[in-house]
Amino acid sequence: MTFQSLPGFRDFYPAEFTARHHLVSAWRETSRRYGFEEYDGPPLEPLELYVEKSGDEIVEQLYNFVDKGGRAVALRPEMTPTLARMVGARARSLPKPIRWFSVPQLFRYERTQRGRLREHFQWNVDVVGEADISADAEVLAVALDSLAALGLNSADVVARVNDRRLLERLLTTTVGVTPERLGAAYAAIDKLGREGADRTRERLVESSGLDRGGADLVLDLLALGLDDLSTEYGAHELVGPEIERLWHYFGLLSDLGWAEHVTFDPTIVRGLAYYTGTVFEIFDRAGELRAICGGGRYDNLLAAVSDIELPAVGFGMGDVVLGELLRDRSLLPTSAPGPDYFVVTITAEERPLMRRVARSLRARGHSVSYALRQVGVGKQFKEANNRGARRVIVLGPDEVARGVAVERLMTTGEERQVPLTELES
RNA sequence: GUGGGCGUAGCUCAGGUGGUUAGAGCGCCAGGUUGUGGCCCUGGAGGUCGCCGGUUCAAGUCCGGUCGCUCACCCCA
Repeated sequence: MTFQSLPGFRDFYPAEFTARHHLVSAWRETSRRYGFEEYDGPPLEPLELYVEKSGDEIVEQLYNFVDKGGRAVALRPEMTPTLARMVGARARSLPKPIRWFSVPQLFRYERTQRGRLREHFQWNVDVVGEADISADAEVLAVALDSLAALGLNSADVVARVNDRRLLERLLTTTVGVTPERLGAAYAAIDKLGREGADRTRERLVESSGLDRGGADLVLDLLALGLDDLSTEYGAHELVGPEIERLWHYFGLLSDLGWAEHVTFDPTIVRGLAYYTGTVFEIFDRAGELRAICGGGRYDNLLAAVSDIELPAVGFGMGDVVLGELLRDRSLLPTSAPGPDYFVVTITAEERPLMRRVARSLRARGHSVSYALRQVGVGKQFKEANNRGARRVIVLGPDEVARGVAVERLMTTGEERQVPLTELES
């Protein structure tokens, strides 16, 4: 009987685990540099936690089932509802703004394709309790900085940013979309990049209550840059302030060092229903892959899953698409670093000494390996080499009799004698 | 859920029009080498050719189904 992993689930052999660890380490280290604290929650949650805020359709893509206690449960498809619940439960005692991050394993039940499996690890960073746009800038900055830490700069990736508040004002005041049709308009606009102008125009007419002229007006608006919008609507009583806020946002990001990484893109809407303000997605510049990262402001979600009202902004960055991009650029390690020392014995007589030397070096924090069975010296050196050991300690009868060992640097082959007292203490 | 492509060794892949005992490179193990790795040489292990059925004297090869992988769509973390 043989088995293989379930569809969409991955085995992490040491080579793959090393790559994954490389990503997660960069995420943690970047989180630390920005002053975020790590948290985690349960991988299994009540189904209602997701149905409540996203609608019944999402159940189709959830990894859900009924447990033995008759509870409808789901493997978490995203972290934000869990975060909202956790924060909501203790919101009154937590110092604000809350700066938290997590690296949960998330699950979805859907057919796999490039960049989308049934399971992935996703870095989540959120600021809760601060409505000011500076929180939005901080969150996007930490996302971009993690990519820089992994070797991806502004020539490799770009953050496309938008603000639903601006889009809403433009659509309702200048085009005349009614508030209840906004969601449908967002959905159509979100597809513009994939489906093209003609199909989007059709969708807008079908679903957003617009006539052909109105749909064309929307498409014209979506082609404008932020400075064009300023020229045309900067003085508009309702639209102007939204444009101003975005300019401020770009200014903050520039101060933080990310001016080259960000661009305004009014077609970025994001699929999740709970976003209320800025939204962004980070893409590879070549445009070969799906979004590496997506996020935005969700000021109403906490109220929906707790009795607390707090504004929040955050993002999720998955390991799958990012891993593909880094692999394409040869930016992923393929093997873990080898041991600091590999101890070789010439005869079996030295093996007790070998164990004492290993114990001593390990006690000092070094990583040490050796052949588990006495084999030929050449074979021991082969093993040391295969494991990527940096130094080999050779224990032979002649040297041991003189109270020394030979230490060989594997990169250069250079050897020197070291007193056993130094290795055995 | 819909459609296309692909399933041969641990990995990457060869195996015209069906024909005897299914191969290569890499990797792994052993030896050449009982005081020194990488390079080289020799040998070895490892396959129900994804699975089931059909056609045929004969199927890795043709046909059907199924499972899996993959790409795209739907949708989107």
